[in-house]
Amino acid sequence: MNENMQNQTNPNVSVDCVVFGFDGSELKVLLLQRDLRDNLDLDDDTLVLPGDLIVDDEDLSEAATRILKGLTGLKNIFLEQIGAFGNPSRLSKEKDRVWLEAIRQNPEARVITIGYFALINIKNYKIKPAGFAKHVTWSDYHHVSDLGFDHNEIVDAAKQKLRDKLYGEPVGFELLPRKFSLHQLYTLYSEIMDAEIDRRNFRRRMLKTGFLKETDEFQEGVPHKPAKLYTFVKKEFDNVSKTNFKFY
Amino acid sequence: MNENMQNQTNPNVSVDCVVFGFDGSELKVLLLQRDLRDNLDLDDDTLVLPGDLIVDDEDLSEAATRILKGLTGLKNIFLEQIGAFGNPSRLSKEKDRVWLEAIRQNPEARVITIGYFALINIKNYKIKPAGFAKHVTWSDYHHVSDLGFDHNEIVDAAKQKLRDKLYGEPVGFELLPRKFSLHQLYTLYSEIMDAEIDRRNFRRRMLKTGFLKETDEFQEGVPHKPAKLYTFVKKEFDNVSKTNFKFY
DNA sequence: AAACTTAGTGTAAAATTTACACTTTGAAAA
DNA sequence: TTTTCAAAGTGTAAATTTTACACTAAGTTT
Repeated sequence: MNENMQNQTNPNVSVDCVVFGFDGSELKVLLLQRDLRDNLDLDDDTLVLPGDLIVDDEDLSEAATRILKGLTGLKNIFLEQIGAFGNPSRLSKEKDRVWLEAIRQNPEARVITIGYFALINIKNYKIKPAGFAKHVTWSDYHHVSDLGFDHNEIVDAAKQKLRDKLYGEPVGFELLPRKFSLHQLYTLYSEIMDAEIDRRNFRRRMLKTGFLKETDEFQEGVPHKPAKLYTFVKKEFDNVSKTNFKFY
Repeated sequence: MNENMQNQTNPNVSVDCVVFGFDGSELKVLLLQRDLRDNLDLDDDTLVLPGDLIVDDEDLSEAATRILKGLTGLKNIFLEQIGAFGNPSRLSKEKDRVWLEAIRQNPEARVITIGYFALINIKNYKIKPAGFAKHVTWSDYHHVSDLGFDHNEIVDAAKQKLRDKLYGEPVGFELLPRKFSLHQLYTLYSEIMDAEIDRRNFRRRMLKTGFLKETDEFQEGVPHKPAKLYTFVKKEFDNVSKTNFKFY
């Protein structure tokens, strides 16, 4: 490896992150309003995903971690690749071009981006916009507005991936507080699946999996019967499944 | 878009294709033996996946199609993205470096690759090695040898993707002849899943899905009771599933 | 005609999934 | 202090799906 290639930004590959957050009752997507700084006269209120070019000596997931931290302050979060997005015209909307010309050394370059998604419990993190991020907003999961670049496509792919994962893995726990009620879990799953699920059957199924452990604590300060709180026991999971062979 | 960027090879992004083939009884993976041409004195018998750098004005899937056709002659085949592979040292094995230095304009460049996988019925295609492909071989699905670059990792990811897809889609039909016996389908599924499946239950389940249509034809030239042949009816599929909510 | 090979078939028991409504508990309001 | 409100928590019966399992049928070869 050539030494002077190290630490150099690669003009052709970027990473974009779809961060899903749950605040205990609603599922959200993290978006940035981009900031032009030196071009403050330009009125650009476009929302985008956190993302940037990669550096030549870092792995893709490292890039995702670095970029997310640099733009939002988020660190130590679960990240998983969605896939690559490489439509040749993905950067060609007029507003996006203006923005790229203002901030990129090589704004004409073909850039393919690798999408990552992350899951967090909103209340556990303090978000600090930095870099080109003027503001950070949590958008409604079900109604994401028009984003810059091809970022709506990336969000849609992330949602699909999240749904797919939920069939085989207890992924939802990344989004919940350490101790949570079954109602919160139910709400979360309903939102991700965007479907009505039978409450009693859901509860039974979840308890049967064996990766929920009940605590002796209860909800506090709620104007109704307080719910028992559970924690997630990761190690129990490996025992489950591996059996059903339902395929087409 | 700058005109003189068009049709230019992008030094930082490649595509690699994992082609799974089925010959009626065994599942295989298509591999190339790479050819150094001007450096024929070098003894390089490394096997690799078909792959190459992308061109700046083509989409990723177009690149996969073009590259696969250019190296193997295969065209009009089903391709689906696996994901991006971007380990910074993915090109740093000694033999791989020698090869890159012989054929690449910019052999030092950081290259991330986008994996694609394809499914074909081996007997329906005539493969013609071209470009840097000296030979094409069909490797056993279960025993893929040490490949160049990070191609074993890409093959493993492709196998996983194939298995995952099989749970939700009748993807196996791309691998079979238009008319096939249930035994062939059974063999194929057993190989993909690498598991023993109950023959009778498999048959019942498959027939119940409604996307198999029986023909009035039978196997010919076999030294035993000839099996009825079926075709796959694509349109029937959309009706199926969408129901079960089995998640964790 | 016998032997061989794979095709093709059915059922009963077990497990899972589904649909469905009332009681409990604690806080807040009356 | 009683009533009201809101969500927590609970069980069952019917339907469906899954599983385990072994013999007969049909055509070819010997």
